[in-house]
Amino acid sequence: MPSDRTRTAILAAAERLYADRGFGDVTLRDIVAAADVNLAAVNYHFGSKDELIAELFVTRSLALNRERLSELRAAEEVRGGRAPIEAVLRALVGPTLRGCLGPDNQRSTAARFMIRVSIESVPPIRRIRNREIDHLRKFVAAMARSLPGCSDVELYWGLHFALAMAQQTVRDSERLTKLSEGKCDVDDVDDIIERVVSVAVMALAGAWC
Amino acid sequence: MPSDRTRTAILAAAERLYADRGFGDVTLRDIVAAADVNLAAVNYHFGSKDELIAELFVTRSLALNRERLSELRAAEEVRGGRAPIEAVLRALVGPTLRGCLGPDNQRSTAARFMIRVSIESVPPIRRIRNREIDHLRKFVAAMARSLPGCSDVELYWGLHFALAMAQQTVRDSERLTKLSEGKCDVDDVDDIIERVVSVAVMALAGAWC
DNA sequence: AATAGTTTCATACAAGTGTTTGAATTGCAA
DNA sequence: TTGCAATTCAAACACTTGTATGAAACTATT
Repeated sequence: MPSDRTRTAILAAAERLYADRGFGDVTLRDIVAAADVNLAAVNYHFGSKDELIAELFVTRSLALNRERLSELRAAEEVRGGRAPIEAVLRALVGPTLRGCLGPDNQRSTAARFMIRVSIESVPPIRRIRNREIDHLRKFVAAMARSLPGCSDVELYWGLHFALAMAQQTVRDSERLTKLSEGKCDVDDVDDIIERVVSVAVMALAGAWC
Repeated sequence: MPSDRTRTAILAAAERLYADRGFGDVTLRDIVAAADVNLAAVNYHFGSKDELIAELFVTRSLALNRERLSELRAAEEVRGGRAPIEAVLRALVGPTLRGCLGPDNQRSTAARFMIRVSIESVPPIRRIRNREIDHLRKFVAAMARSLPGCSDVELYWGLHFALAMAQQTVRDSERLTKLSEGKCDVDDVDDIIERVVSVAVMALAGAWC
């Protein structure tokens, strides 16, 4: 039953356009043109523009969280519930960095869309975004298992800084490239992940955990 | 000659509204209502909405750069051109953090406006923003003076991560507060500055400069 | 083949946007 | 005071936005 061909076409076009150009200057007419469907189709299938955005967001949000958690679980299984802190942080920042950086052809629209969300934070999304906190708490817990002596406050700051470095590297990779005249290779994703993780680990260790 | 009372009222109102609510959902009518002037005044005094935003940005941008550089120069004068790396980084991230965090009454609209700029990056601003690179290069140079043996690439990454942590802390201070249930005090600006600076220093040192 | 339910389509609508206009008002020099 | 330029103002303009409508086309069950 290809009855929802239109639905998926809209979702795909919207995600790509939002990821590329942001929520601010993408209109419904842009989306339906890219999806090659009628203007009224969006309201027919999703109810409203905001509900379309919300559906896009919850779908991708769940997928990202699942990917992070599966990486985390894989790392913890190796040593029976106590992964090295590096592995925990890699599970946290890896999926986003891998999806947003690197050669064009392997960047995922989904990851770029999520970054856009974190940049613009449009009303329909802001209402849902609270669940992110619960998700991050799982990582704080995993970090606590890795570093039993570390105080909560330092764990929070460590996680916060790790996310900050990852996110900002994606957001401002262009500036970093220009500033360094290409000497900082933002396409070497593995190197970036290791940099972010190792700095975050130093932050945690340096705080006398 | 209070002939440009209207001009400055518009600038002040626009800066405050943009800082509070972002470029996306602040209209000219909001601005003129807050400034208590006529709608046509914006176009009369600035030519267009975009030129108003641009003027706001260049003014604040120059002021921020000046503040950073004066802190830097003050730090370098103490030891004749070779400030400790901590002082250089403090001059880089201090002004923004001090202006954006801390008790409400001492947050500057100007700093919050600049953060908004860094978040939303609206077209009229994107065209000007290249000059930022030149400004940051001065800090790379100062960092190189502080750490003569350090390679350029590591300096770029260190500066990038320092800015990332500072900026993201301002952007997402609310999330950090919620996540930590208030245990991370985002009003203690000096503590935050020291955290950011010390992590950045560890990043530079850990890279075997 | 006929019908009922679903989906598509062209079109229109109401609301909001930045900008323009031309007349009214103001401030100041002669 | 008079005259002239600068400024203010209400109103309207042209355009874009998301949404609603009702007829047409399609799909699948009977």
